[in-house]
Amino acid sequence: MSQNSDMTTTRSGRVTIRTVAEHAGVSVAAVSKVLRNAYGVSAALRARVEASIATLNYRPNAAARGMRGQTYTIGVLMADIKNPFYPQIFEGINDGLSDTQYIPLIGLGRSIAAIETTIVHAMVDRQMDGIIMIGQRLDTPGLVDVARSLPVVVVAHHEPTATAFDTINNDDERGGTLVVEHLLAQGYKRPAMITLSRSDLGRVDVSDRREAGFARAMQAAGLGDHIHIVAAEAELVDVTATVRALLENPDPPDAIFGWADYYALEVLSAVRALGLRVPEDIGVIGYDNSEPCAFTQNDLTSIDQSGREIGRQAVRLLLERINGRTTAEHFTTTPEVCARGSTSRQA
Amino acid sequence: MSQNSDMTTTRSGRVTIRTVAEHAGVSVAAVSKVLRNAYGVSAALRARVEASIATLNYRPNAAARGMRGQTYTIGVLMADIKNPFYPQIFEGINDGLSDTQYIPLIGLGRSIAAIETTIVHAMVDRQMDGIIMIGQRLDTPGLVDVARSLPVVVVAHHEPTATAFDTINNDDERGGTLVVEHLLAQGYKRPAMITLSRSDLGRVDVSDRREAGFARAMQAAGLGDHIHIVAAEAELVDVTATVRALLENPDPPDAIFGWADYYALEVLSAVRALGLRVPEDIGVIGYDNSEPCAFTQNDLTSIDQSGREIGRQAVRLLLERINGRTTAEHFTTTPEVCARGSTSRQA
DNA sequence: GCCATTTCGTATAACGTTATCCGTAAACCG
DNA sequence: CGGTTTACGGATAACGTTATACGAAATGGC
Repeated sequence: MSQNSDMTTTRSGRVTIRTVAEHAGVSVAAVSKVLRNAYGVSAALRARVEASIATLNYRPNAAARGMRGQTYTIGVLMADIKNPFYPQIFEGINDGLSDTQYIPLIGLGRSIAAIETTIVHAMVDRQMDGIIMIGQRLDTPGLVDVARSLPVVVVAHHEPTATAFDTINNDDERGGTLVVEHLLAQGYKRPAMITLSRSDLGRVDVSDRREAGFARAMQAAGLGDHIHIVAAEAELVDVTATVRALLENPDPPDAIFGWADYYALEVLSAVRALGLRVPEDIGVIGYDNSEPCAFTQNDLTSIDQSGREIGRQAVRLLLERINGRTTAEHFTTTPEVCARGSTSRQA
Repeated sequence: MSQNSDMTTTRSGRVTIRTVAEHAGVSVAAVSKVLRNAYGVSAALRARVEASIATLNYRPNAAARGMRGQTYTIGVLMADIKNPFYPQIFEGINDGLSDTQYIPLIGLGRSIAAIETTIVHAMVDRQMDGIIMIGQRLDTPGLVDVARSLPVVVVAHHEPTATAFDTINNDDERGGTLVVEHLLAQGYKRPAMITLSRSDLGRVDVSDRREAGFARAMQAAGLGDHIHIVAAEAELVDVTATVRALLENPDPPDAIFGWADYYALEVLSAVRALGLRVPEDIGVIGYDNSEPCAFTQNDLTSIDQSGREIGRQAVRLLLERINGRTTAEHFTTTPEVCARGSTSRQA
């Protein structure tokens, strides 16, 4: 024995890799190899070490791991916690991570670029292995800067030429088109759209694309002279006011497309508060097909963009990058109409 | 100089405390002292170091910090992301943390004890400085076990005798009583309550207390023979079915109290789907006064329990524990009725 | 049977901080 | 002035892992 026996017990209470090594009668290096599934361990040694780990209830210190290797932590930057679409994506992230030893930890950016920067830096400083950003407001230089330090996958941000990070989106332009096609098929003649105000800090290119698709489809349907796309701030009171203004127009719409469900749900609310019936007097359609759409009271038609699948793909791409891929990949899902009562004028 | 000049530049690209020390012409220890606001730095040295930090854009490596000192990370275990009450608490947490260098990171427990255990362990392994648990399902031994490794504050779990951790609650029993008093004052005669099913894994003592307060107030009002408290699973379809069954009773209620807003909102939905008018035919009241209560379409009366204040207090208690307090503190907020249209029968 | 591989296990130098201990110089005190 | 504090700054041993380098033993090829 090269070590004195008085060195064999660790000073602090906590069980460390050293404790395990001594308990199993092997070297620290051997235990580390087992933990990392590294090359050079016999089945017998592996079994012995794993038995010791189990009896001692050992869990590796992730902070210490971070100093040399991985922390097995995935940072998830979420723009806000209230958007009902995000939980769906997170479920997909959990799916993708379920067979791994990675743990996802969420930071809330509150849709403010400065806060998001702080949080993302915090994630980098904590030596996380990668970051998935959902609905973030950072600008491209900021993204590239972060992507220099660790693998980054960005959800809901269109930048197909980016090389420093991967992106995942649904085809938002196609989605905007689907909205118009669905509404017209249901017999509505004058669809309007409520979109995110640009005065809201940072760009949200997702809404831009939906607008483009909406406009293009209107044009194609010969309604080019009746394209009403109005912007509202993300606060719900402003959505209500905007709906009201829209309906008091000389040429009021008979259907309203909210660029995202959390807008559309308030549109629903505002329309009903004005005494109008949905879907008879006016149709309402959202985007994301998030959980509240299915609530009895809402029964909101929405465009499904497979949020859960988006989450799963985000994990796949991130793990690929963690394992060495350096070229960018940009994944797109196909949107589909999920028809419900709020647009069922046909019957 | 005791160090060779070829050692002065760090090998890796990253700026470390060493880089800063060399740039400022001081020792590593001095920089560390500045970072920690430790004793033994003159104003001049501090200024010099801070200047170097700024020009080099240095940020300390939290993983490395965790090996000896703090990580300046607060873990927030959130039971689920869909409960609209939780964002409110989180806002309070942000308030409390805003002037500090602590960063809150959220783990989602999905209301499953095994997952929560995994996440909490992950937080401990990452050397977080403390954990705030919101609506957790862990049992007391599990909580005590975690609290042995780091400071813990538990929100929405009644255990006033706990010594290993702090708790923060509102007076749920009083809240249940307020519900009955409010409904009776509005002219309703037969309130019923829908509560969380016990078959749901883990205990949620919060709902128990609300039930107790509800029952006691009914008793006090001479309605002891008409106490209807029925349980539903957390899935919304089950809430709908339960509401339906309740209303098809021989002695149907004229008001329904959902133990939490996310239940009450679906009660609202289910009641309206049955063709009943709110508040005329039936009153509906929730608990938490979360954001959706105020939406035009919901206009839901609810019991406010100051979620934001709860979050702020949670941070206060946690930081106190981090700074050395070892005795337990149990904080309680007072609930208040926030009356809205869903119970305004008087008019 | 001898040399070249391959397999398996170990020793140990990092990784970037913190906190303790120590030395020096300035300030204070009678 | 001599002696004692006090204030300030630096050297350095941890902290718990990982990953490299290396030695020993087993295996293979002819």
